[in-house]
Amino acid sequence: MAVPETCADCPVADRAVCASLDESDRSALAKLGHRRRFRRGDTLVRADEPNLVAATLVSGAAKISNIDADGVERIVALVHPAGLLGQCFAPRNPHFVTALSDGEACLFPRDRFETAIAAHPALATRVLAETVRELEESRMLIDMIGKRSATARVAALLLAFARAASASPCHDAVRFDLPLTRGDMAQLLGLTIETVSRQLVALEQDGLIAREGRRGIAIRDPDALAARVA
Amino acid sequence: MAVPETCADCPVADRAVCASLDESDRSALAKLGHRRRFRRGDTLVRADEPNLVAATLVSGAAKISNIDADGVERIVALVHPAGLLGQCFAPRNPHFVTALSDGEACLFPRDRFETAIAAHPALATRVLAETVRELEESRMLIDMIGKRSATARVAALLLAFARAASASPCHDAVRFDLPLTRGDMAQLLGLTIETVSRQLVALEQDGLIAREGRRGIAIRDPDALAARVA
DNA sequence: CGATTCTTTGATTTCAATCAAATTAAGTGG
DNA sequence: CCACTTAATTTGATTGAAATCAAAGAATCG
Repeated sequence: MAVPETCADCPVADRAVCASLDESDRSALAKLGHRRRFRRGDTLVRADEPNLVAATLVSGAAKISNIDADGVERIVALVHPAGLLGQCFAPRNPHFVTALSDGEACLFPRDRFETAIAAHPALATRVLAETVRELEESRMLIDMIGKRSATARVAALLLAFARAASASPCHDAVRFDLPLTRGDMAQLLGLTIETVSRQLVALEQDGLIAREGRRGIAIRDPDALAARVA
Repeated sequence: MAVPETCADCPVADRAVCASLDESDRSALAKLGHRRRFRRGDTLVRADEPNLVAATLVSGAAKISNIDADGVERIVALVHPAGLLGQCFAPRNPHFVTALSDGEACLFPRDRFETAIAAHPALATRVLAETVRELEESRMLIDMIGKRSATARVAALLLAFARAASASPCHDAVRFDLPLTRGDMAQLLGLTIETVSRQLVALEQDGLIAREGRRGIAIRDPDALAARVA
């Protein structure tokens, strides 16, 4: 599982929080950590267990979720490459983290990572900025989930994915693959699988999107789609 | 409006992020800021306007909310004393911040506050810890909103308020005042005012809570209430 | 190619939204 | 301090959208 930890070949070396460190500090941090591959469906972090690792997602995608007493899962966040996995300052993991696709993460012992934060203001600032970004995303998700109609939620989610799938921040992707199954989308939006499926069918019939296979989505009329978010 | 900024009489001096600074650094920061009183209903921060201030809530309560094109408000977070108002690193305010009660805030120019963060690792760490806490609360809110039934959402909200109202973190308050109107509760939970009202009546009729006037709540059967959260 | 998972489709029920109005509380100014 | 205005809450009747129940149709994987 373990891979030689080289920042040189790290695809997110320039975007991850490590980028705030200079060469020597970074290699010192790199010595503490290691890269680890995972496969779709793997549980990367288990809620309520001792919180031992802080990690950066190098490639792939992951979901952060709660599972309540009844076994009902509720997704509270998605993590994309360069995002942080695991929560600093928490003695136990507050959530489950599950891989949505095959990928790779760069893991550090949490205590060492926190020590590094305290020692390197630039790293602390960068982690803070990333956390603020996550907070903002979380609040956007609240906004999305809180929409009254199922159509509005699904439309908002599609637009959010279109935004995330685009390389540039100013314009959205027109075609992309859904990173989630219908079931995951339903859990994220607080809907059922059937309702999500029906909404996608309805949006296609209205000509706002085209579905291409199970996962593929092409947005045909972004403005009309945005109008449904109301 | 402005009040002489003295940390000596600040009720949250020990809990707010400023507590991480030593005497001299803190008084330096204090010189940059000032305390400001506000009244229930005041808009403290307006979305889309230039983000000029970072602030600590000294007393009172506030809501962070979005207002979409249709004028529909959606509450994405609540702020309690010692909590942070405003978002670092954002050129514009992402949300509205509105006072839920009369209170007081300690304001700093955002750029100076960010400079202080970069210069003082202890402050950065403290602000990071606070932001992580807010992120965690945001995710708990997502979990709450995502519950299928209205009863579960209202019950979860009551328990969250009971927890917030308690001084000690280990046990919940039995009696407390709702910090929100029915309308605000509805916006927070993604329900209507009528539904929230009906759920409260139903919970009282079932003997799980007692209502005392408009705002007062006494929790009669915490376990049964928790069971409804499922 | 069989087994499993994921997705779509259909019929029905249920819970919360909506529409409408009465009631209670809270200010406001005389 | 009281009548009056205004806002907040409760209550009722009805509608509607999504959940649920049930099953068929694709896709994926050994």
